[in-house]
Amino acid sequence: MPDQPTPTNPALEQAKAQFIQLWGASSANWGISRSLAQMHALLLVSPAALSTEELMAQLQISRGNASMTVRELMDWGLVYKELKPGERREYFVAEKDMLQVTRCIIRERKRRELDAMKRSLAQLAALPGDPADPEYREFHRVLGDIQQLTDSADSVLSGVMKAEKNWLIDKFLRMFL
Amino acid sequence: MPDQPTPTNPALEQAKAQFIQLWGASSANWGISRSLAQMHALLLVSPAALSTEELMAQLQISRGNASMTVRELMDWGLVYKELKPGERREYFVAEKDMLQVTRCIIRERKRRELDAMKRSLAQLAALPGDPADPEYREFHRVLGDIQQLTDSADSVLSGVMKAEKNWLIDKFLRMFL
DNA sequence: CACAAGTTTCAATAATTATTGAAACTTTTG
DNA sequence: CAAAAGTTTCAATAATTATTGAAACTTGTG
Repeated sequence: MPDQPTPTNPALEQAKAQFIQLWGASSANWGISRSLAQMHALLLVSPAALSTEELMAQLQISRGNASMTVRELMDWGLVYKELKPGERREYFVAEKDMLQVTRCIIRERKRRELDAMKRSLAQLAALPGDPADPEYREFHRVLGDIQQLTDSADSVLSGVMKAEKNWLIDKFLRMFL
Repeated sequence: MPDQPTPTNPALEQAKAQFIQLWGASSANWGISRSLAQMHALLLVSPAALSTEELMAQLQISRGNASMTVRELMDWGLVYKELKPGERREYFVAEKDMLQVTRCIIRERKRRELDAMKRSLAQLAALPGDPADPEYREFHRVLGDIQQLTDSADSVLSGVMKAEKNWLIDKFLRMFL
């Protein structure tokens, strides 16, 4: 059973820790748990696959938390299990291609949030009412405007998901700069 | 002091309540408080300006909460104060143009999150190290890739903020469909 | 200028959400 | 198949975040 073969460059370790910190701090803005964000950051900057033990140690979290969090990352498609031959223990690697990472996140959030929202809005908009009533008209106008917005968002996100590596950035830069 | 002049259509009121509910429920996904989302929804679907009292009553929240939440909405630029002549009380109206609303939200979130993130990433990337060390190389590659992503996001968001009413939707639809 | 009407603040508290840890479960191995 | 190694689950608890409500403050009024 070989120990960490890392030369443990202290400055680098500190920079990584800062990065994990930074990623963890912005978790609150995106409605995900701190552990999830931190574990993702850790796996992103680790060249080698990490075991549950290592995740627990590096992030200072419990086994239970590590187990649930790594599974959630796999659900998002952001992390893969890696079985080493002759090893009982499971190891985990992050998807490293950031375009792919972006696609995963967009796909999941679109499915969980945007699609659900669109369904609910459609249901609300189907409600009949007196078109002479200003309250009713206002309500329907707002609903319609929001639906336009969600539809646009849907188009954009679907487009991004299908996009090729450079196509996307090229188009965007051409479009906005 | 005139009472509510509303004919209070019960079906409509229920639909509005559902909308407020829906909006409030998705607050968790975006890192904002439920009160903030609900109050925004309420003001969006109200044709008339509402007083603090009315906000409190409709959302069933305390005066303190109402006061802080309405202020936060004004900080975002999503709600305006409306002073009625001869009235002491303050009234509040939402920005109703959804493109404008989108711009406000993008502007603020970009400022608070993206810009801050870019600064931190740049700082981390400036860290010197041994280019032969694979750990160091991996770390720098990830940082670089993320910076590319944040830069693209920046371009896109800046573009959206400047966009004209139909220009945006047209372009997007043309681009992605 | 004293009072009334309205607004803001913020420490205390409630509600929510994340995390732990131990027990149950699963899989591998001698 | 018993023990060992590893993983998952979930009720209990900790940590965090949102909300309340009462006191302080501000502004307009007779």
